[in-house]
Amino acid sequence: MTSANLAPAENAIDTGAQHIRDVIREAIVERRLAPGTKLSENDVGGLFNVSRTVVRAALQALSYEGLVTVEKNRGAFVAYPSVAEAQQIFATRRLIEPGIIREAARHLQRRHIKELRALLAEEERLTSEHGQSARRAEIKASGDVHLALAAITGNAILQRFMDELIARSSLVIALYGQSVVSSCGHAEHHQIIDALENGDIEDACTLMLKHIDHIEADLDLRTTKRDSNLKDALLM
Amino acid sequence: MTSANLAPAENAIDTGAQHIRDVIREAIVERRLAPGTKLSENDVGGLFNVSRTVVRAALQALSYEGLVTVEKNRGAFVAYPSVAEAQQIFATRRLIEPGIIREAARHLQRRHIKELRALLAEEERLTSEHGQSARRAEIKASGDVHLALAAITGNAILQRFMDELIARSSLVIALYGQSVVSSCGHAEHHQIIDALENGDIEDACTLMLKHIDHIEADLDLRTTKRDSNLKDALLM
DNA sequence: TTGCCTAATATTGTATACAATCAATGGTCC
DNA sequence: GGACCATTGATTGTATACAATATTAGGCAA
Repeated sequence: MTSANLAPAENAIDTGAQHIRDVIREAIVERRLAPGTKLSENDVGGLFNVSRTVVRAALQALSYEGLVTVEKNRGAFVAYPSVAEAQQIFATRRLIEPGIIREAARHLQRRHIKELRALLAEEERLTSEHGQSARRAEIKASGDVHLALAAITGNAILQRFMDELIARSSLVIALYGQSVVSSCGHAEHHQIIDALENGDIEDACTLMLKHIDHIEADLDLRTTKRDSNLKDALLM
Repeated sequence: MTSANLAPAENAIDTGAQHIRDVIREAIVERRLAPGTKLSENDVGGLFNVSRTVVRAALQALSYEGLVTVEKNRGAFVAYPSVAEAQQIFATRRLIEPGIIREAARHLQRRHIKELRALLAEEERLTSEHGQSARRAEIKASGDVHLALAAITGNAILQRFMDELIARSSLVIALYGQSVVSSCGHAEHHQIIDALENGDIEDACTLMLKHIDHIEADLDLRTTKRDSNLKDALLM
């Protein structure tokens, strides 16, 4: 929302399913819906006043991006990433994100730097605030920086890949994160953007790799959290 | 099919839709279904003896991996990638595939080399054969080499990304390819595997980048091809 | 009480029916 | 004759109904 919408003609299956998909997606990414929570077709349909047909389409879409797990004859659940999956997500980010920085650097313009600075400022503002909703917004803003970099490349496919990786990262952090990563991540975001602005592209890549390492290092791969209430999470 | 199946619990939406999705996917990747071909829900359902409900699920899945375009109230069509999309596909491959080689090198075992050699041999065999079906199999085998490298990494997310990129590349080649790329691509595949086996990982990466460049250079971004017959393409 | 088996309940998988939208054909007016 | 408009036809979007499967509750026996 905050960054420019560069996507060229999003493949909008249909209006109703798209909306439901977006709402549930946001709820998962902002960690209002805990991993493992069951997403009953009836319940979701009731909340949005649509039939199961539409809900199924939304859930299928979410399953494709790895945010929801669909078990045959059992239903859909908010994905519950395994430790192995978590490691694969961050391995893939380490593989892709330096490339995104290099590609973004090639397309970088003044306005992009301004947008990134605005995102960092917003992130900073949320860090100083208290309360759960501010914390959630901060989580999202933290991911938005990475997505904004992908958007600068102008490559819609890369953007979609990053969209998925950031969303799934958020899920992993919800499960295994011990401290709020954002506080340390925020300073690192600053360094990365600084390096990018100064043209020190390889420095920016190195910083990005370290940043991803730090996020992963903050995970505690033992604890598990309880599942949440469906209605409260979606309708807030 | 030919390479080891390392995917951990594929998110199988449902059996019926999965099958239809696979058949149509293969038809698109092997270029039996030309870009732009309309995929009517009634027609497809009739061919598979299932209701539109199941077909819709399959088409939606295909639309998520970019092989099918769904237009609101108009229906589904085999994707017709624009020049810009084609460039983005290859830009993304250049970004990801060197990383896959490095990651694959870390997991490389004797049996992997044997599997890759077997794929190259199969590719070679098909090159010597004539006829349209051999040509199609060759196209698929050509992509399988890249997919096998992704499989060696053991990273399911990377595999899925590559799956999508290879499938869409095939679509682009169907539209814009002028010569059969495989003949030149085959030798390059050999060089890449040789370098990998000798431990010259950075050489392998360089060769891979050149290989992707060559594939893209073989495209003629002016010509367009005619659409194909749905029934013949799916039931052969 | 515990374990297992059976039946009832609920949820998903699929098909069909109806509503909404778009494409095409035919007619009329200029 | 050509362009514009309306009506018809076909196709998709959505809801509902039915079938298949899984979960749960209850009862019986050890």
